[in-house]
Amino acid sequence: MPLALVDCDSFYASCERIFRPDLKNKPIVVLSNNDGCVIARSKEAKALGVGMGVPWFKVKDHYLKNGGYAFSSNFALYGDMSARVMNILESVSPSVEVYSIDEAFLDLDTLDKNFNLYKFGCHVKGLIKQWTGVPVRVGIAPTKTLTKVAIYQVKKMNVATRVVQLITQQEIMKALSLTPVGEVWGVGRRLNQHLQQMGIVSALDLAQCDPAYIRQKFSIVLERTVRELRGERCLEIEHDVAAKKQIVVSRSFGQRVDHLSVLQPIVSNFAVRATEKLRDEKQKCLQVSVFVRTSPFNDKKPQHRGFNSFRFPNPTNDTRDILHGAKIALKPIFRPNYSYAKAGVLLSLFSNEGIKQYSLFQDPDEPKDDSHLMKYIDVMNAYKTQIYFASQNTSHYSPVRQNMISPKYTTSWHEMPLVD
DNA sequence: TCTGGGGTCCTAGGACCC
DNA sequence: TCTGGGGTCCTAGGACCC
Repeated sequence: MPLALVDCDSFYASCERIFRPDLKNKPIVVLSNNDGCVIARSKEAKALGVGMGVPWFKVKDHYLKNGGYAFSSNFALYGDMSARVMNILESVSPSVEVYSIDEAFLDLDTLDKNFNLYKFGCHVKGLIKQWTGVPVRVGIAPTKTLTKVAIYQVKKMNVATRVVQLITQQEIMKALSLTPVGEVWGVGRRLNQHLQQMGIVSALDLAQCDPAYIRQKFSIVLERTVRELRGERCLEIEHDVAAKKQIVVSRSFGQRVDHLSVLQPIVSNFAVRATEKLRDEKQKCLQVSVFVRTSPFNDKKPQHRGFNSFRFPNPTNDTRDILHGAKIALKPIFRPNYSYAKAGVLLSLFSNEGIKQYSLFQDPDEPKDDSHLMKYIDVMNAYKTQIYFASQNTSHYSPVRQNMISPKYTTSWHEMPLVD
């Protein structure tokens, strides 16, 4: 029995439209942090030639002149709309894997053998549209990789029902022959290049390769892709949300930074936020890493990238420890006379909060444990940050530019839409 | 003079994804 | 002038063990 992939259509752009019916059929783009580049486009915006990931300043004039609308990213809104969509999916299927903010896999094994899957897909699509306003596409196929191919067919052929089912051998072969190999899930830029050189151009070409040969020539990962394209299920639905293995907080700066005295407090901000996430995950980490880099686009200026880690003697999720480690890690990688454009903090080597591993020189009878202090700070900062650590910089945390953000329609009482 | 074989664990780096 | 952010998995190779 097959799987289904439910995929929200231009998700961020669609979210912006839900409370703005005046934007129906209008071009909409959503911008990244600092309004840097385009990260989502409605189909009208795509038609205006706005590419994915292009720098906003390059397309801005032409786009706005042609009646386009632009928004800074509003993750409070997108996260909440996503949760609503996922709730609906969980109500129609006992087995849902939330794969990303705008995608979920459904296991259809539990449905009746005689159930019409295509009609089920249409029903789910209609339900989500009616209850949340979010347009979705549905792909139904025997494996995850093939559901992705099905979704690609919906896009490419502009299927009116927004549902494509690939069940029979003919349906699968035809769809594969119409899909360029670079569009296959798991084939990125590098692999695409390599495969093209070998004359493997369509998804069908790849499906017809010998899996053992692909494994030897490339990797076990691509071998699985080949098998999945042939209808052999290698990737199962994951029910439990796996514990995170690393946490990253990073940002590009609104303005270049060339002094350690400016950079240090920004990195502290990242460290504080990363540690909050870590406690939220109920984990501790053994390592904090810091990275900095100049702008790779500014090739006239000297470039530098730095990465450095600090190891703790014991796992910790105490912000004071992480701040200390981040500070030590940053110092040797910062070089004066460079203009830094981005920095980040990465936590890794996690262990469960409940597990205590004492070091050889630590007295187990007198454990240092102020975890309640961090808990109180988390509670107090939950709604709005009220307590800062001394090394933080309170003014550099927010992006410099985010002028086009829409209201938090669904998550803030003050910003709820009003009806006259 | 001659210096094994088999294994685990860890991590950096590459490729990919949304 | 202005170019995102946050993840995963796999592999090769080094450190270490017996």
